Amino acid sequence: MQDSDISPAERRRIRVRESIIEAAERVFASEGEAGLSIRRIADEIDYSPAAIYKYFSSKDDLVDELKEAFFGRLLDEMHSITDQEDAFHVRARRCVAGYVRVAIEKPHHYVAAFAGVADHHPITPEGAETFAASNKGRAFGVLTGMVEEGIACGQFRAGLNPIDAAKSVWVSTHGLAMMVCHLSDFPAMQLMPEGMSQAAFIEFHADLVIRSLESGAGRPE
Amino acid sequence: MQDSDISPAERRRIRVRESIIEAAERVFASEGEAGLSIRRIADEIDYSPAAIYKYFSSKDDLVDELKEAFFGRLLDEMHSITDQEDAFHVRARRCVAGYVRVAIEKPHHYVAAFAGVADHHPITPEGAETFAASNKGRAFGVLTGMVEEGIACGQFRAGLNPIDAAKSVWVSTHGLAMMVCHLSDFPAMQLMPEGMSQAAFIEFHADLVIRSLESGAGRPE
DNA sequence: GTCCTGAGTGAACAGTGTTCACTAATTGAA
DNA sequence: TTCAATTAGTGAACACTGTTCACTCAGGAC
Repeated sequence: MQDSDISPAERRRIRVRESIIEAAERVFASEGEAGLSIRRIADEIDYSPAAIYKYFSSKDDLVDELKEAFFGRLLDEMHSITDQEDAFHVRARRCVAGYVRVAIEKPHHYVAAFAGVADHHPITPEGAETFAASNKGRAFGVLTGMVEEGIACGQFRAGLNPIDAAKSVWVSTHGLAMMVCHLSDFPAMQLMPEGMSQAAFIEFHADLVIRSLESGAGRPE
Repeated sequence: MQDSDISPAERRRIRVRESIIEAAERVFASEGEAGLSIRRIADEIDYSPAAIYKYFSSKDDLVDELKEAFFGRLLDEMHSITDQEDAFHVRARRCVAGYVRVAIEKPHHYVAAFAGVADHHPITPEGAETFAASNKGRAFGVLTGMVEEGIACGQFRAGLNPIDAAKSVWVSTHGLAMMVCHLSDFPAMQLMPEGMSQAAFIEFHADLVIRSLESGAGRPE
């Protein structure tokens, strides 16, 4: 094993680095970015605040790593669904519902990943590559693939542009994930007696999202 | 006029209060919550930071007022659409597209309104009333009304629960608004050469959202 | 054994929201 | 007009934030 390739010093460094992200993850998951401070992490791992900066160039840098790891887990979940051998219309709905379910397991991660407003600088080609190489981008890629399959197998209306259709699916899914993370901002969600349970609503919404792409006739069910 | 009802002191107080929210709005709109500090506002209006607290109990309090005013403008826009006498399927689509358009005019306001993660305390009845009385809640009410009309006039599938259907529409619309505010986080949006323009995509998505509720046959066009 | 790299630190800087004792001015009453 | 009371506005502080920097000291290389 290549564990013996690296020196004890390096091994130690890796261990400390991991203890940092572990502590950060713990705090971030339960209290979000607001509760996460460099000094708090330092306390948690019994180091000085300045020590963190030997491992991460900034707090944003650290938090970005937490987010990327989260989207990695989300991507895994997506793959575990698309790898199944169910009928397409089942898999498609599960993709949407699964995405939402993973997102709301770590609401702080998910919401934080979409917290700021982007500067409107023109988008560069390497920016596109960076996106495609990120777990967020890969998750979008899974969705795109799904839509392409749907068009190819005739489940979805022909003539749909896969990219735009996938964007629409992603956007609708994202909206639901965001909403349930905010629950109490939208008491309508829980309060209306006529409303269904959260889990049922997720299925309901996933169905509507996929349904909007389906060709009018011939949908199994 | 009742302007003479109030004393000069009160009039002065109102003027100062408005100069605060005006300065805050200016900074917030262009730089978001990150660029908005109490000291910055104080500088803009040539007062001391402590003075702000004679008018607002906290920064959150001030920002909440900015957000509520924004949702007021959004609500107006929604009403100006629903008041039109176009065919239902046109109005419905315009509702979704209009919501998104207003949201991305003030991206910082919109994103900030959905930035945090809600504590999962059980939702109280008065919480529901507060929501219903807020401009955010009223905007949701417009959407609900729209869906009810769609079901009543047979444009939407019968058997749909208006509340859940409206939630689904809102969620899909919200997702798009959020996405376009984040643009550069999603280069896929602008980069894919096959993708349509942002304005076209908004229409496209609005169509899909409404389409998902429509009864299979009989949709005009 | 010496030298050197670099992990870890304490103290500081510039910034944040917020509070509080205080001044000064405006107001309503005598 | 004078006096008392209210209150708008302030400067300084507190407790926090991310970040930097000169510094110490332990571990590994020769």
